[in-house]
Amino acid sequence: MKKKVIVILGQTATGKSDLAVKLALRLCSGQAKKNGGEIISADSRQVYIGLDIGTGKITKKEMRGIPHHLLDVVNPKNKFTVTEYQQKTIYAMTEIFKKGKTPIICGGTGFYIDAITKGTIFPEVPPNIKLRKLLEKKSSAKLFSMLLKLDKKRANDIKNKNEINNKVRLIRAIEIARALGEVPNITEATPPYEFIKIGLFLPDEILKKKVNKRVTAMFQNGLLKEIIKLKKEGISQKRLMEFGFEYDNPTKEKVILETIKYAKRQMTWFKRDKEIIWFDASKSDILGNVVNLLKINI
RNA sequence: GCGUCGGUGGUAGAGUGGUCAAUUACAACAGACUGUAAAUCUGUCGCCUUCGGGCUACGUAGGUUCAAAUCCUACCCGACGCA
Repeated sequence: MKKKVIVILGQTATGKSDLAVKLALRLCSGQAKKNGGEIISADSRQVYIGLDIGTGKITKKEMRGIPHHLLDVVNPKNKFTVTEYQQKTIYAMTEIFKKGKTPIICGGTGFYIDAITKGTIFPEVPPNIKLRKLLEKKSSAKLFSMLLKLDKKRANDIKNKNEINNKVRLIRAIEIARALGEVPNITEATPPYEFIKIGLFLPDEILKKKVNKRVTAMFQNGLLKEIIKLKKEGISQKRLMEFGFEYDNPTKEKVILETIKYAKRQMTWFKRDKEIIWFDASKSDILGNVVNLLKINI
Protein backbone atom coordinates (compact mmCIF):
# COMPACT_ATOMS: atom_id res chain seq x y z
CA MET A 1 0.00 0.00 0.00
CA LYS A 2 1.48 3.30 -1.11
CA LYS A 3 1.70 6.19 1.26
CA LYS A 4 -0.79 8.95 0.59
CA VAL A 5 -0.04 12.55 -0.14
CA ILE A 6 -2.78 15.14 -0.23
CA VAL A 7 -2.60 17.71 -3.03
CA ILE A 8 -4.61 20.87 -2.86
CA LEU A 9 -4.56 22.74 -6.12
CA GLY A 10 -6.70 25.07 -8.17
CA GLN A 11 -7.27 28.64 -9.16
CA THR A 12 -5.79 31.57 -7.40
CA ALA A 13 -7.86 33.25 -4.69
CA THR A 14 -9.88 30.15 -3.90
CA GLY A 15 -8.53 29.69 -0.39
CA LYS A 16 -6.13 26.81 -0.99
CA SER A 17 -3.65 27.81 1.70
CA ASP A 18 -6.34 28.21 4.27
CA LEU A 19 -7.85 24.84 3.49
CA ALA A 20 -4.43 23.22 3.65
CA VAL A 21 -3.77 24.59 7.12
CA LYS A 22 -7.17 23.53 8.37
CA LEU A 23 -6.67 20.06 6.96
CA ALA A 24 -3.26 19.77 8.54
CA LEU A 25 -4.75 20.74 11.89
CA ARG A 26 -7.58 18.28 11.45
CA LEU A 27 -5.11 15.50 10.79
CA CYS A 28 -3.65 16.24 14.22
CA SER A 29 -6.84 15.44 16.01
CA GLY A 30 -6.89 11.93 17.37
CA GLN A 31 -9.72 10.50 15.32
CA ALA A 32 -7.67 10.56 12.18
CA LYS A 33 -5.06 8.40 13.82
CA LYS A 34 -2.38 10.55 12.28
CA ASN A 35 0.30 12.73 13.72
CA GLY A 36 -0.81 15.67 11.66
CA GLY A 37 0.22 17.17 8.40
CA GLU A 38 2.87 19.45 7.02
CA ILE A 39 2.44 21.64 4.02
CA ILE A 40 4.60 21.80 0.92
CA SER A 41 3.96 24.83 -1.23
CA ALA A 42 3.65 24.35 -4.99
CA ASP A 43 4.08 27.90 -6.12
CA SER A 44 6.80 28.92 -8.52
CA ARG A 45 7.24 32.35 -7.00
CA GLN A 46 6.71 31.84 -3.34
CA VAL A 47 10.00 29.99 -3.28
CA TYR A 48 11.71 33.36 -3.46
CA ILE A 49 12.65 35.26 -0.35
CA GLY A 50 11.03 38.68 -0.21
CA LEU A 51 8.25 38.04 -2.73
CA ASP A 52 5.53 38.03 -0.13
CA ILE A 53 2.69 40.41 -0.81
CA GLY A 54 2.66 40.10 -4.58
CA THR A 55 2.64 36.33 -4.48
CA GLY A 56 0.03 36.14 -1.77
CA LYS A 57 2.38 34.18 0.46
CA ILE A 58 0.90 32.82 3.65
CA THR A 59 1.92 34.67 6.81
CA LYS A 60 3.43 33.11 9.92
CA LYS A 61 0.23 33.79 11.77
CA GLU A 62 -1.93 32.16 9.12
CA MET A 63 0.24 29.04 9.28
CA ARG A 64 -1.09 28.43 12.78
CA GLY A 65 1.95 26.46 13.73
CA ILE A 66 1.83 24.09 10.79
CA PRO A 67 5.28 23.70 9.21
CA HIS A 68 5.49 24.92 5.61
CA HIS A 69 8.09 23.78 3.13
CA LEU A 70 9.33 25.23 -0.14
CA LEU A 71 8.62 28.80 0.86
CA ASP A 72 11.52 31.26 0.94
CA VAL A 73 14.10 28.79 -0.20
CA VAL A 74 16.02 30.91 -2.68
CA ASN A 75 17.32 34.42 -3.22
CA PRO A 76 15.29 36.18 -5.91
CA LYS A 77 18.49 37.03 -7.73
CA ASN A 78 18.90 33.36 -8.55
CA LYS A 79 16.61 31.46 -10.83
CA PHE A 80 14.70 28.55 -9.49
CA THR A 81 13.74 25.63 -11.70
CA VAL A 82 11.19 22.83 -11.71
CA THR A 83 13.96 20.33 -11.20
CA GLU A 84 15.08 21.99 -8.01
CA TYR A 85 11.47 22.07 -6.95
CA GLN A 86 11.17 18.39 -7.63
CA GLN A 87 14.28 17.48 -5.67
CA LYS A 88 13.42 19.60 -2.68
CA THR A 89 9.83 18.44 -2.59
CA ILE A 90 10.73 14.77 -2.79
CA TYR A 91 13.12 15.33 0.07
CA ALA A 92 10.50 17.20 2.09
CA MET A 93 7.94 14.43 1.57
CA THR A 94 10.37 11.79 2.82
CA GLU A 95 11.17 13.85 5.88
CA ILE A 96 7.50 14.42 6.67
CA PHE A 97 6.74 10.73 6.35
CA LYS A 98 9.66 9.95 8.66
CA LYS A 99 7.84 11.95 11.32
CA GLY A 100 4.75 9.88 10.70
CA LYS A 101 2.96 12.88 9.26
CA THR A 102 1.06 13.42 6.04
CA PRO A 103 2.44 15.78 3.41
CA ILE A 104 -0.02 18.25 1.96
CA ILE A 105 1.11 19.78 -1.31
CA CYS A 106 -0.67 23.05 -1.83
CA GLY A 107 -0.40 25.50 -4.69
CA GLY A 108 -1.45 26.68 -8.09
CA THR A 109 1.56 25.99 -10.29
CA GLY A 110 0.34 23.08 -12.39
CA PHE A 111 3.70 22.43 -13.95
CA TYR A 112 5.30 21.93 -10.54
CA ILE A 113 2.48 19.76 -9.28
CA ASP A 114 2.67 17.50 -12.32
CA ALA A 115 6.42 17.22 -11.93
CA ILE A 116 5.76 15.66 -8.53
CA THR A 117 2.59 13.68 -9.04
CA LYS A 118 3.53 12.31 -12.45
CA GLY A 119 7.19 11.92 -11.69
CA THR A 120 8.29 13.72 -14.84
CA ILE A 121 11.93 13.11 -15.62
CA PHE A 122 13.55 16.20 -17.04
CA PRO A 123 16.79 16.08 -19.00
CA GLU A 124 19.80 16.74 -16.81
CA VAL A 125 20.86 19.91 -18.51
CA PRO A 126 21.08 22.93 -16.27
CA PRO A 127 20.24 26.35 -17.70
CA ASN A 128 23.10 27.77 -19.73
CA ILE A 129 22.75 31.49 -19.18
CA LYS A 130 25.42 32.49 -21.68
CA LEU A 131 23.93 30.40 -24.43
CA ARG A 132 20.45 31.66 -23.70
CA LYS A 133 21.55 35.25 -23.91
CA LEU A 134 23.08 34.57 -27.27
CA LEU A 135 20.07 32.74 -28.61
CA GLU A 136 17.58 35.29 -27.38
CA LYS A 137 18.87 37.72 -29.96
CA LYS A 138 17.98 35.43 -32.84
CA SER A 139 14.64 35.29 -34.58
CA SER A 140 12.34 32.38 -33.90
CA ALA A 141 12.67 31.26 -37.53
CA LYS A 142 16.43 31.14 -37.12
CA LEU A 143 16.14 29.27 -33.83
CA PHE A 144 13.79 26.83 -35.43
CA SER A 145 16.19 26.03 -38.26
CA MET A 146 19.00 25.66 -35.74
CA LEU A 147 16.98 23.17 -33.78
CA LEU A 148 15.95 21.39 -36.94
CA LYS A 149 19.60 20.60 -37.58
CA LEU A 150 20.23 19.48 -34.03
CA ASP A 151 17.07 17.49 -33.41
CA LYS A 152 14.56 17.21 -36.18
CA LYS A 153 12.06 15.32 -34.13
CA ARG A 154 11.86 17.83 -31.32
CA ALA A 155 11.82 20.72 -33.76
CA ASN A 156 8.82 19.33 -35.59
CA ASP A 157 7.19 18.45 -32.34
CA ILE A 158 7.36 22.07 -31.31
CA LYS A 159 6.15 23.14 -34.73
CA ASN A 160 3.19 20.77 -34.67
CA LYS A 161 2.07 22.23 -31.43
CA ASN A 162 1.92 25.63 -33.10
CA GLU A 163 4.79 26.96 -31.18
CA ILE A 164 7.16 28.01 -33.92
CA ASN A 165 7.24 31.42 -32.35
CA ASN A 166 7.82 30.15 -28.90
CA LYS A 167 11.40 31.20 -28.43
CA VAL A 168 11.51 30.05 -24.84
CA ARG A 169 10.84 26.47 -25.87
CA LEU A 170 13.12 26.59 -28.89
CA ILE A 171 15.96 27.94 -26.81
CA ARG A 172 15.55 25.32 -24.15
CA ALA A 173 15.39 22.57 -26.77
CA ILE A 174 18.59 23.84 -28.39
CA GLU A 175 20.20 24.02 -25.00
CA ILE A 176 19.35 20.39 -24.31
CA ALA A 177 20.20 19.18 -27.79
CA ARG A 178 23.60 20.82 -27.67
CA ALA A 179 24.39 19.20 -24.36
CA LEU A 180 23.02 15.73 -25.01
CA GLY A 181 23.03 15.47 -28.77
CA GLU A 182 19.24 15.42 -28.87
CA VAL A 183 16.24 16.18 -26.74
CA PRO A 184 15.25 12.97 -25.00
CA ASN A 185 11.65 11.83 -25.03
CA ILE A 186 9.76 12.87 -21.99
CA THR A 187 9.52 10.05 -19.51
CA GLU A 188 7.74 9.62 -16.26
CA ALA A 189 8.75 7.53 -13.30
CA THR A 190 5.76 6.35 -11.32
CA PRO A 191 6.17 8.00 -7.92
CA PRO A 192 6.30 5.85 -4.79
CA TYR A 193 3.32 7.69 -3.33
CA GLU A 194 -0.35 7.97 -4.06
CA PHE A 195 -1.63 11.48 -4.58
CA ILE A 196 -5.12 12.52 -3.70
CA LYS A 197 -5.82 15.62 -5.73
CA ILE A 198 -8.32 18.10 -4.45
CA GLY A 199 -9.13 20.99 -6.75
CA LEU A 200 -10.70 24.27 -5.74
CA PHE A 201 -12.45 26.50 -8.22
CA LEU A 202 -14.84 29.45 -8.12
CA PRO A 203 -17.68 30.40 -10.43
CA ASP A 204 -16.63 33.31 -12.66
CA GLU A 205 -18.54 36.08 -10.93
CA ILE A 206 -17.40 35.10 -7.47
CA LEU A 207 -13.85 34.67 -8.66
CA LYS A 208 -13.88 38.21 -9.98
CA LYS A 209 -15.09 39.56 -6.68
CA LYS A 210 -12.50 37.61 -4.72
CA VAL A 211 -9.70 38.69 -6.99
CA ASN A 212 -10.79 42.28 -6.67
CA LYS A 213 -10.72 42.04 -2.91
CA ARG A 214 -7.42 40.23 -2.86
CA VAL A 215 -5.69 42.71 -5.13
CA THR A 216 -7.06 45.68 -3.23
CA ALA A 217 -5.64 44.19 -0.07
CA MET A 218 -2.33 43.58 -1.82
CA PHE A 219 -1.94 47.25 -2.54
CA GLN A 220 -3.06 48.24 0.95
CA ASN A 221 -0.54 45.87 2.44
CA GLY A 222 2.28 47.54 0.61
CA LEU A 223 2.91 45.82 -2.69
CA LEU A 224 4.62 48.92 -4.02
CA LYS A 225 6.87 49.11 -0.98
CA GLU A 226 7.80 45.51 -1.47
CA ILE A 227 8.87 46.26 -5.03
CA ILE A 228 10.96 49.23 -3.92
CA LYS A 229 12.61 47.05 -1.32
CA LEU A 230 13.45 44.41 -3.88
CA LYS A 231 14.94 47.03 -6.15
CA LYS A 232 17.08 48.32 -3.30
CA GLU A 233 18.35 44.82 -2.78
CA GLY A 234 19.59 44.86 -6.32
CA ILE A 235 16.79 43.20 -8.26
CA SER A 236 16.71 44.58 -11.80
CA GLN A 237 13.60 45.74 -13.60
CA LYS A 238 14.03 42.87 -16.03
CA ARG A 239 14.12 40.38 -13.20
CA LEU A 240 11.06 41.97 -11.60
CA MET A 241 9.18 41.47 -14.84
CA GLU A 242 10.00 37.80 -14.71
CA PHE A 243 8.21 37.59 -11.39
CA GLY A 244 4.93 38.37 -13.09
CA PHE A 245 2.57 41.24 -13.54
CA GLU A 246 2.33 42.09 -9.85
CA TYR A 247 5.95 43.14 -9.97
CA ASP A 248 5.96 44.87 -13.34
CA ASN A 249 4.85 48.45 -12.68
CA PRO A 250 1.54 47.26 -11.33
CA THR A 251 -1.67 49.21 -11.14
CA LYS A 252 -4.69 47.85 -9.36
CA GLU A 253 -6.74 47.56 -12.55
CA LYS A 254 -3.98 45.77 -14.40
CA VAL A 255 -3.31 43.29 -11.63
CA ILE A 256 -6.99 42.44 -11.28
CA LEU A 257 -7.37 41.82 -14.99
CA GLU A 258 -4.19 39.77 -15.27
CA THR A 259 -5.04 37.72 -12.22
CA ILE A 260 -8.37 36.71 -13.70
CA LYS A 261 -6.69 35.78 -16.96
CA TYR A 262 -4.15 33.80 -15.05
CA ALA A 263 -6.83 31.95 -13.15
CA LYS A 264 -8.32 30.87 -16.46
CA ARG A 265 -4.99 29.66 -17.73
CA GLN A 266 -4.61 27.65 -14.57
CA MET A 267 -7.90 25.92 -15.29
CA THR A 268 -6.79 25.13 -18.84
CA TRP A 269 -3.90 23.25 -17.31
CA PHE A 270 -5.79 21.49 -14.56
CA LYS A 271 -8.75 20.48 -16.72
CA ARG A 272 -6.66 17.84 -18.38
CA ASP A 273 -6.03 15.99 -15.16
CA LYS A 274 -8.97 13.66 -14.67
CA GLU A 275 -7.76 12.55 -11.25
CA ILE A 276 -8.64 15.86 -9.66
CA ILE A 277 -11.69 15.89 -7.43
CA TRP A 278 -13.20 19.34 -7.73
CA PHE A 279 -14.86 21.44 -5.07
CA ASP A 280 -16.66 24.72 -5.56
CA ALA A 281 -14.87 26.97 -3.09
CA SER A 282 -17.84 29.28 -2.79
CA LYS A 283 -19.93 26.54 -1.18
CA SER A 284 -20.03 26.13 2.55
CA ASP A 285 -18.16 23.52 4.55
CA ILE A 286 -15.49 22.66 2.03
CA LEU A 287 -13.36 21.37 4.87
CA GLY A 288 -16.06 18.99 6.02
CA ASN A 289 -16.56 17.62 2.54
CA VAL A 290 -12.87 17.21 1.97
CA VAL A 291 -12.40 15.48 5.31
CA ASN A 292 -15.19 13.08 4.46
CA LEU A 293 -13.53 12.31 1.19
CA LEU A 294 -10.21 11.70 2.88
CA LYS A 295 -11.69 9.45 5.54
CA ILE A 296 -12.36 6.94 2.83
CA ASN A 297 -8.99 7.39 1.26
CA ILE A 298 -6.60 7.84 4.14
C1' G B 1 -25.31 81.10 -33.79
C1' C B 2 -20.97 80.67 -37.23
C1' G B 3 -16.49 77.85 -38.37
C1' U B 4 -13.12 73.65 -38.12
C1' C B 5 -12.24 68.68 -37.14
C1' G B 6 -14.36 64.16 -35.99
C1' G B 7 -18.35 59.98 -35.29
C1' U B 8 -15.76 52.62 -37.77
C1' G B 9 -16.89 46.01 -34.94
C1' G B 10 -16.96 44.65 -26.99
C1' U B 11 -12.92 48.85 -26.44
C1' A B 12 -8.84 51.75 -28.54
C1' G B 13 -7.63 52.92 -33.30
C1' A B 14 -6.26 52.14 -39.05
C1' G B 15 -8.62 52.45 -43.68
C1' U B 16 -10.55 57.50 -47.21
C1' G B 17 -14.22 54.90 -54.31
C1' G B 18 -13.53 48.33 -56.03
C1' U B 19 -8.46 43.45 -53.74
C1' C B 20 -13.11 45.52 -46.96
C1' A B 21 -16.64 41.61 -42.81
C1' A B 22 -12.88 45.92 -42.74
C1' U B 23 -4.85 46.35 -40.83
C1' U B 24 -3.46 46.30 -35.78
C1' A B 25 -3.68 46.20 -30.43
C1' C B 26 -6.53 45.04 -26.16
C1' A B 27 -10.51 42.36 -24.12
C1' A B 28 -13.42 37.72 -24.85
C1' C B 29 -13.50 32.30 -25.98
C1' A B 30 -10.78 27.81 -26.82
C1' G B 31 -6.04 25.26 -26.75
C1' A B 32 -0.65 23.93 -26.07
C1' C B 33 3.02 23.22 -22.42
C1' U B 34 10.36 18.36 -22.03
C1' G B 35 14.74 22.54 -16.00
C1' U B 36 12.11 30.75 -16.89
C1' A B 37 5.42 28.33 -15.97
C1' A B 38 1.49 34.33 -12.58
C1' A B 39 6.22 32.70 -17.93
C1' U B 40 5.88 31.55 -23.14
C1' C B 41 3.15 30.31 -27.38
C1' U B 42 -1.23 28.86 -30.84
C1' G B 43 -6.27 29.12 -32.86
C1' U B 44 -11.18 31.56 -33.12
C1' C B 45 -13.27 36.23 -32.75
C1' G B 46 -20.63 40.26 -37.13
C1' C B 47 -24.74 36.50 -38.14
C1' C B 48 -26.04 31.97 -40.92
C1' U B 49 -23.79 27.89 -43.61
C1' U B 50 -24.60 21.35 -46.79
C1' C B 51 -17.80 25.38 -45.89
C1' G B 52 -19.08 26.60 -52.24
C1' G B 53 -21.07 30.72 -50.24
C1' G B 54 -25.29 33.71 -48.33
C1' C B 55 -26.98 37.88 -45.30
C1' U B 56 -26.49 42.42 -42.30
C1' A B 57 -22.85 46.13 -41.19
C1' C B 58 -18.30 51.76 -40.61
C1' G B 59 -23.70 58.06 -36.42
C1' U B 60 -29.05 58.64 -39.07
C1' A B 61 -31.74 59.51 -43.70
C1' G B 62 -31.34 60.25 -48.67
C1' G B 63 -28.29 60.88 -53.24
C1' U B 64 -24.14 60.16 -57.04
C1' U B 65 -21.81 55.63 -59.13
C1' C B 66 -21.49 49.43 -62.56
C1' A B 67 -19.38 49.73 -57.36
C1' A B 68 -19.35 53.71 -51.21
C1' A B 69 -16.85 52.91 -44.54
C1' U B 70 -14.65 55.95 -48.37
C1' C B 71 -17.77 61.23 -52.73
C1' C B 72 -22.37 64.79 -52.21
C1' U B 73 -26.74 66.81 -49.25
C1' A B 74 -29.54 67.24 -44.85
C1' C B 75 -30.00 65.97 -39.93
C1' C B 76 -28.24 64.11 -35.00
C1' C B 77 -24.03 63.72 -31.57
C1' G B 78 -18.85 65.08 -29.71
C1' A B 79 -14.25 68.09 -29.38
C1' C B 80 -12.04 72.61 -30.31
C1' G B 81 -12.06 77.81 -32.15
C1' C B 82 -14.80 82.48 -33.00
C1' A B 83 -18.89 84.99 -31.23
